[in-house]
Amino acid sequence: MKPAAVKEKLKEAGMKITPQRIAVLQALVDNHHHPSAEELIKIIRQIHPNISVGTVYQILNTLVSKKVIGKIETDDNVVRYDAIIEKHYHLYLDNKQKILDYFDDGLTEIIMNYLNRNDKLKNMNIEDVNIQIIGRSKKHQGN
Amino acid sequence: MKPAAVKEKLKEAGMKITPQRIAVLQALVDNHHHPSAEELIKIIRQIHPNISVGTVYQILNTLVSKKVIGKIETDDNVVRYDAIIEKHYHLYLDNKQKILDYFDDGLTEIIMNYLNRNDKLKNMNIEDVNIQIIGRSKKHQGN
DNA sequence: ATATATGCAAACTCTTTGCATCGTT
DNA sequence: AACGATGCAAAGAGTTTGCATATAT
Repeated sequence: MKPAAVKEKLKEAGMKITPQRIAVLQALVDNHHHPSAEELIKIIRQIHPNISVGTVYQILNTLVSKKVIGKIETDDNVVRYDAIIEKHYHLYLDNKQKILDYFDDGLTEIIMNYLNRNDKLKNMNIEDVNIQIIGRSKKHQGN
Repeated sequence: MKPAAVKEKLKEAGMKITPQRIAVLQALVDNHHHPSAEELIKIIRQIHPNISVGTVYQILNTLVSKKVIGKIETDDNVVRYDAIIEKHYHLYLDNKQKILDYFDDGLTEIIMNYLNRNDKLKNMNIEDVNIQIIGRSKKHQGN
């Protein structure tokens, strides 16, 4: 993604445009592998060797709170980030080594309809559903 | 749950029966609120004031690896534990302050059938699906 | 000019590890 | 008696915080 577009995203979020923020957001947008903060820092330091860990965390938190980016919770207890904020799910492949995006509004609808008809849940308003699909690639299938 | 039953679970898992292990498992089994390690330590220390943090973590890890208990990943980046290992989902209520169990094999089946028919996923073997249902209690509904 | 972001280091939380001691089988 | 579990303290990740300095608007 072009730097100009990255800047535009920051501007839309009402954030001041700084080189660090551009670098963080750019790194995330260009890496579709749902990097952790640590991975992002490595990537960003290739260009901004002096950026500090605290700054990156702070920028990421700000971006999340402004809904410019998303957070994914994985079960290795490390927070990962996601440049895509449209509703989508994640495929955890091959012992969760690979995390792929999975867009499927139809699935959301089916689940929502099902849940909303469920008497067991009539005491709650369902706001959202998250799904993790765990599996294994069919090619080079180990084990 | 009675201590005898707790011991039985440990025995079935092939674990040595120690007072600490009984205490940890008992505390988890009796607290259906998906406690974190820290919360468990507090509970356990009411009876075993001297149990060490490291021991509790180690016992929890052993229990998880022997599939006596389960782990839940939450997005506060704290691991929570679950005495129930049968397949079930979680309802995150009221800003995720409350986590309730939700059993629904029908839902699992619907999703699995749907996913298995999906061409986009034909390159993977789907092994499991996890769902988090996020919502709000209808009573005392704030905001 | 003002408000806000950054850099840095230190602090904090949660979890793991190493090793001597102790308890279960 | 042998093996494995515990206690303790220290180390280790990952993340947050505080404050002086620098930068964007």
